[in-house]
Amino acid sequence: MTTASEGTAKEALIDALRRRGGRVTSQRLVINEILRELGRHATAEEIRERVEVHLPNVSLPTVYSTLELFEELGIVRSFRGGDGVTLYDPRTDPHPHLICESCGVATDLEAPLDLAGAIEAAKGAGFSPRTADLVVTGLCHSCASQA
Amino acid sequence: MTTASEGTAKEALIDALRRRGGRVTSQRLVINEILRELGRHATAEEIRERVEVHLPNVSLPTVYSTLELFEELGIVRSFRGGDGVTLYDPRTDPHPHLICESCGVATDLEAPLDLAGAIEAAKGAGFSPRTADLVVTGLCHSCASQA
DNA sequence: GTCGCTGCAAAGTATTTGCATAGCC
DNA sequence: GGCTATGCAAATACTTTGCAGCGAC
Repeated sequence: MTTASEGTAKEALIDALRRRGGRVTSQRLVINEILRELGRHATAEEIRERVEVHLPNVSLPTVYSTLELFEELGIVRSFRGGDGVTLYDPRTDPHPHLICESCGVATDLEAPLDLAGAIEAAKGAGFSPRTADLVVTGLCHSCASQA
Repeated sequence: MTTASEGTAKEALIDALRRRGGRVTSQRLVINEILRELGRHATAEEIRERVEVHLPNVSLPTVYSTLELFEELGIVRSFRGGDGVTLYDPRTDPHPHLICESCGVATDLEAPLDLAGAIEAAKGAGFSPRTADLVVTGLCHSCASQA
């Protein structure tokens, strides 16, 4: 299945790479495709496993460097999960995350969020903010039930 | 120098340990003292170095397990700094952090912060929140100047 | 005297780096 | 053909774990 949005995302990546003087490689195209297909955050290892299906022998260092590049291009955001593992998110709009202390699972929280005040305060403190993330830590529904 | 607040913090720790059935050891007392003295977040290694002055041969695993215990007791909060290193903070009230992407330094941001909405939204989503943290990522003043 | 805490050593794991090769431009 | 990106392997660094001895209670 190839949706219109996937096609658009692909063109956008190619344009961004060209503008940067970077190369359009199959690894980058597939990793981007996987991220759009997933539509949620994932670990580097998880992404590599899914890439494997479409394109064998993609190394983890390549996945890391590609995701770092995507983050610079602004098409991916990264944050640290509960167990300290880095998660990569195709959603680039700021949204709060819930992190379970027991099972480590991170989920999105759909809630209106006003980070403008904190960003302004940061600027006032001489800091140059790029992004702001809100993380709520606690127990997810299933872990809380088991306790 | 031994202030009244340090004395209070010491008594509070001893009480909390007793209630828990835990033991009052010199390592625990000194680590608590160092944290109150510092008054700001620090890494496990940094804490160990400072503890060394008062009490030699304290191992890093002991520092980690003590800080984990303190977190359970609610007298310390931990969070991940920019480079993925865990920071331990004697301030237990929620307050935003600024993390520099270039030098990795984490600083407190003194700003009024309304996390109640997000916490309520998390509850509404079936999540049991314990704490919420806001992290603003970007460049600190000195790193932004150098760029 | 008992049982938890500590110190030491070693393991575990996510991520980064170096270098030779392959492949995009 | 030049130069970037990739793959492989190894290194790095933080944190956790196992186990024997010490010390609080």
